[in-house]
Amino acid sequence: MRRQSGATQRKIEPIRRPARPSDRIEPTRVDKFSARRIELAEAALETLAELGYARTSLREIAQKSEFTHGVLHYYFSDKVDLICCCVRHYKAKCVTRYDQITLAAQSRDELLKGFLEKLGETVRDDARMHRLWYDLRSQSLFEDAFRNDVAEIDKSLEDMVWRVASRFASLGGREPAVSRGALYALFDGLFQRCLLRHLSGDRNAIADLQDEVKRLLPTVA
Amino acid sequence: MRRQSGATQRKIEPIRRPARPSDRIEPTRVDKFSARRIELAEAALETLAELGYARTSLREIAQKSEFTHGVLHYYFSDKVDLICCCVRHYKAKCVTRYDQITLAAQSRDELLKGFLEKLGETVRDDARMHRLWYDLRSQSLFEDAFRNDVAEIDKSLEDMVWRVASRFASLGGREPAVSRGALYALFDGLFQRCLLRHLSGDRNAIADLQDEVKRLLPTVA
DNA sequence: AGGATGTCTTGACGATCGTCCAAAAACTAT
DNA sequence: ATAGTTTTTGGACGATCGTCAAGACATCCT
Repeated sequence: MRRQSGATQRKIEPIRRPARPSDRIEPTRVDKFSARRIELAEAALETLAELGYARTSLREIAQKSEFTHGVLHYYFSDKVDLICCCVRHYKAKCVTRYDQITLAAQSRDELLKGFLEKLGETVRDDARMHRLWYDLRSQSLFEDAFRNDVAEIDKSLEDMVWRVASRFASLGGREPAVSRGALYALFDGLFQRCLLRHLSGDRNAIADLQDEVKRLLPTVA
Repeated sequence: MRRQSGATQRKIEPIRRPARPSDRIEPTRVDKFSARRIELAEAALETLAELGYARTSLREIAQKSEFTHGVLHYYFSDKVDLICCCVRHYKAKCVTRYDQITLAAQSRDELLKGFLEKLGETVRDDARMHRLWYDLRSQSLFEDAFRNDVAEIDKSLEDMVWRVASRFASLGGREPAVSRGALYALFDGLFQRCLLRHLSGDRNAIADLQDEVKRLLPTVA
């Protein structure tokens, strides 16, 4: 049995990358490995965003990448491992979306304007990826393998909304009038609704969301 | 070809029941047919609520019913037709959940108390069915065959929330302070979050939701 | 009773799924 | 160039999917 190679040993450990025994000897090796993992995860995200979790197969994912389907089991222990990696990778790209605007804004009006603009842009350009988020979050209601990662992202998104709102409040010398949870629930609900309308072809969806937020934000922060 | 039977003709028309050529001749026939459709749809809902859309197969649905898998194609043209029937049937059972309380309550406190109680009961007892709703709503972001029915249910739920809130407001001689859409978004977001926590085993999820609603409702209505 | 019609079972079909493995290819180090 | 390791390929596997059709069973009419 010669399949006991180094890569196979790595593959056995799907959850967390094992602590490198010595950082100095082979930094490129493990980096290369996890770099390809991320590369494949991104291809997977693309496919998931297009087809949804229920209709996405490993072969379809591989077809969207520049590899064949066999390689997925070289880098991931199974499908759940792959999807989890996707979810974690997705997170990093999303949660800082409004930070630049939040930090740069010098007035309530400026922050509101920038936020609304980015909000609309987000729905317009990344609708497919966002529907995937809602899909995966729903999956986590059934598959507990996703729950931790999903809950973590949800928390990050809550923080993201809170940063915007509390900054908006402080620019008016105030503090937010509702809890973090309620604030996130409100914006998430509005966003989700807008997304559904937008994907259904409703051309007023984005503008309506912006109007709603414009009206709401000053009352809660 | 003798497969041109009456039932087969019915099966061809999956979307809407064809107008009966004469209401008097065979009222029991079509009722029986659609009664079984509903019976099967309910078995399907049970399976969907347990496994989620992605993992539910027709054979599994049939196994949960008292029939075999073949019968599903006798009553439904295909899987999408079945799921759509499920979604529509699900709707009817949900949207009147708080109406009795809303109508019976004679004071803000009484309404609040009854609403909170029913809310907790809903999460506690029907968590599986509710996660299915979020699952199917997410599916509608990908599969446009579900969009109309999902949007319709969403609207009904919005109305349901609005009835509670506006009744609560009027009992205080006021009117709701926010729009229907925002109100629904808020409650739906809170509910969804509570559901995820509850299914993850968080024993404070329901109480936290109730606290949040208790704090929030008087500020919005 | 017997034939027609409606309902249900059963088994089969092609397709596709996740997974696995042996071998080819690419890469490294000597 | 050679040997050893890592990476990738592509086909095979068993299972399961949605769909379909032939026939068995049930029900009803005259």
